[in-house]
Amino acid sequence: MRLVTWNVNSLRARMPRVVEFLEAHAPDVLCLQEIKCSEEQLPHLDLQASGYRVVAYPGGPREGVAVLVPADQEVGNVRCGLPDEPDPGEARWIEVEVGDLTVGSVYVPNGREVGSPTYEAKLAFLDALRARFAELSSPLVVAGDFNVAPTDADVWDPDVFDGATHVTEPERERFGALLETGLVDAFRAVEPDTRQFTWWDYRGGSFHKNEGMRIDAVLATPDIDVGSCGIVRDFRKGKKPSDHAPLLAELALPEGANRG
DNA sequence: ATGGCCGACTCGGTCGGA
Repeated sequence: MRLVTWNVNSLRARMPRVVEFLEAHAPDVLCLQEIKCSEEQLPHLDLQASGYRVVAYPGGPREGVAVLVPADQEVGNVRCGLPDEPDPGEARWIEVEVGDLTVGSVYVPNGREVGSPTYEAKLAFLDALRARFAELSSPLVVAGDFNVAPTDADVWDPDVFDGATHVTEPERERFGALLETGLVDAFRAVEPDTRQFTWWDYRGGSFHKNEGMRIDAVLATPDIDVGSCGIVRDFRKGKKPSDHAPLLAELALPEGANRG
């Protein structure tokens, strides 16, 4: 199956690119973050016209997560929000069952400034995320914007980010703790040595200079075979792109899972 | 020269993003 995660930085602003993506890549599951819209603003009809249904946890003007599946795909056991997350009003986690696969779409807080209350909340959110992983059964995929560059190989210049959020040891320890629950960072599993990014700042021609970070990820339980996992850079180009590129994984579920 | 871009909210200028 083809599973994609994409921080779209406003679903309303990004709909033309989302529709283009659905037509070009026909994902079986598309996890979205930063949809930035209310329940009433969800573009159900436009997505339906592209053959997809959206299951969303809409939030305030800055968050919101969703999962898109083909319109004929059943979706079960939708759950929004993490037990014990620090700011339950922020829409940063949705989990659904697609066949026998459990899928989570996550938008980890940015953290803003090291040592700030929002930074502490980011760490607490990552702790709550790990706790939820331990409760979910495999096969499981959690995909989204983790707002952590796991190692120095995931930033274009470690010196630029020295002491900044996304690269601090407490953040990296917590990302590592997510993997210690048994999940595999799909991109790193198939691309152990490359330096590639999923996010580039809009400013200063960062994308053109390839000054980015790898902060989006697909994490999968080890019973799932990762055939490939790659960054769809074309969708960071062109008209009104998000500042994140989609991350696309081809996954083979274990025997008996998600038949049909 | 220490910002450059973008979107939401709202209709001018902040705030947040990473």
